[in-house]
Amino acid sequence: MEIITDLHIGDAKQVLKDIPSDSVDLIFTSPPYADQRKSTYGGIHPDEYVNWFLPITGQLLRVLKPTGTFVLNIKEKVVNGERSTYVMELILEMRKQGWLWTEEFIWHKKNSYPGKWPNRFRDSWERLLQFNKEKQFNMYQEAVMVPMGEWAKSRLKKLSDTDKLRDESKVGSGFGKNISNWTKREKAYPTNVLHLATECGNKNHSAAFPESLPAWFIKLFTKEYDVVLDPFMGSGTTNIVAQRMKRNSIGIDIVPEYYEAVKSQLNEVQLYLLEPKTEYAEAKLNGRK
Amino acid sequence: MEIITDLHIGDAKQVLKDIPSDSVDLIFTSPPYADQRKSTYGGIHPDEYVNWFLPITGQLLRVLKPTGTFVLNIKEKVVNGERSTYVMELILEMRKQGWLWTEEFIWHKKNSYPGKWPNRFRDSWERLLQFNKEKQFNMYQEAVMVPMGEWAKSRLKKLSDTDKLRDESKVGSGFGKNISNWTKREKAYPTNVLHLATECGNKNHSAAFPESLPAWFIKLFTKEYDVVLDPFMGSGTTNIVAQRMKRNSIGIDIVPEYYEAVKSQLNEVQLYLLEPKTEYAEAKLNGRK
DNA sequence: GTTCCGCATGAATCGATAG
DNA sequence: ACTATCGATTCATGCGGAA
Repeated sequence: MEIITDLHIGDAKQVLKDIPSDSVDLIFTSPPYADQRKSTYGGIHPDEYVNWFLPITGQLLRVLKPTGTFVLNIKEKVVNGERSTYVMELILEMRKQGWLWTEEFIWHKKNSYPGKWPNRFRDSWERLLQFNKEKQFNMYQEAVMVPMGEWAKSRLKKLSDTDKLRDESKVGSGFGKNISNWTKREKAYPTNVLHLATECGNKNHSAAFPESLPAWFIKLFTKEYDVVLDPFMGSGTTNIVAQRMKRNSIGIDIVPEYYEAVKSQLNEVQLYLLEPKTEYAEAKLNGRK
Repeated sequence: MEIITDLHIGDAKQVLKDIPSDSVDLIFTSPPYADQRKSTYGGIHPDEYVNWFLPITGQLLRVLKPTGTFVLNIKEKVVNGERSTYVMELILEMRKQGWLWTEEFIWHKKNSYPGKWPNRFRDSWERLLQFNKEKQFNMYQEAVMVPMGEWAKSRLKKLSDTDKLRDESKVGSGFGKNISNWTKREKAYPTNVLHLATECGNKNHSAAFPESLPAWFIKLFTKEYDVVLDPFMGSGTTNIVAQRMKRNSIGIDIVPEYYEAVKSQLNEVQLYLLEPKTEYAEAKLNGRK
């Protein structure tokens, strides 16, 4: 089956109107922060931010499948020595719009931007707000499990009688599930704190977030051939990662240069995929070592 | 000079009225969370939480020095599959009251409560909201730079292996590149993310937060002989740490048993301080190894 | 005196059951 | 319908006893 990556140039609010209702499995985006990126987006004043964003979230609510998820990467900036409140106001307004605010993940940026101020430390975290349409949504937790802590090694060496008993009782009618339970014990479910480094020495275009960030949420909230949407595509990280992971995706950006840049990157990948020697393509798909 | 630790039994809203205006350098507290700790505090319904807390923050605003800081440890609970919004509403209301919302620190709890749910991962972070009266406030950044290497070192060292493993696994299946190096991190300036584990060991009285949490903020926002206030004393961690660090402190709690327990602990420490052999006292002061 | 291993214990959350 | 209670689930940590 072919993966379609559908890119659009234009204002998100307008372009979204052409997307059918209940058609998207995951929306992952990092919108222009208030008063940031003046050169590219014209800058939105913090006071106007909520009013500017709400019509877009209204459209996003429409295009998302009932089982889908909206992950919003955002952080309030400091204005006049104080943290702005527009993110909190946005959450409250989106709930009135019909969104459920399911969870707030924290992205802990290990190598945050350097600097020193007299009354403030470096800001090394961002919000990843999870919104849903319904209480029941698709979540593939197994896809993002992580190795357990050190202590697990000793435990696995010699598994106690209680563990054996527990596993057997769990199995019940199942057969051969013992082994899966065993191997599962080596991995644990993650928490709502993500611990990733920002990609610094990257290519020409600097992405707002590292590829592992959308990759994590794509794994968690979609399966292959699902549809991923990023209404503020930027350098296209979400779409490029989605394509590599065999997810269809839609990208929207108002800046034509971004469109071209992303498109060329996508073509590049697709070319590799068509090559008979797929060694490099495989590497790309699986992540470079 | 003698350190005074002034403990009160009673409702915070009432007791605070007896404290003079502009007299406290740091307020560090962890109020009972909504619908939590019913047995001891009766539990406050999420819908009533803001109205319950606002009169208290009003008093806190009065007693705090213009150069002082209020650090509030709080986290919203899940209600009906959604995160509650009372913390956000509280911030908005406190700003109307006159508070400046200067910063939000994240406390990353390594050992969060276990459990598995179909729609949610374990919650492993809490908010540490920093409020101020004025834009200019006292902040002793150097004080936390030294201890950062001290107390965080042992813990981070211990955790590093696991974290490395986890990060690599994330990266391997994802597309990230940069693996953090912890040696650099030890020398780095602190950020607004704190990386501590909860103390779950049985030490007669279980505290809501580890001692290193108030210790960090006491170092950051006060100097010796300053006044620290905790209007929800609980097991008295804030006051005990304050006394060890040679800060005067005020503690308020409505539960008489807590008053007695904290008082006995304080005497204990003072005894050790008076002993000629100060080895144990020193260990206490510097935090156990 | 080290090191290792077993064990209890958390500011949790969901779904089912009961009034 | 709406609220209160209960059992099941799960994992990092530090303490104490043992090798």
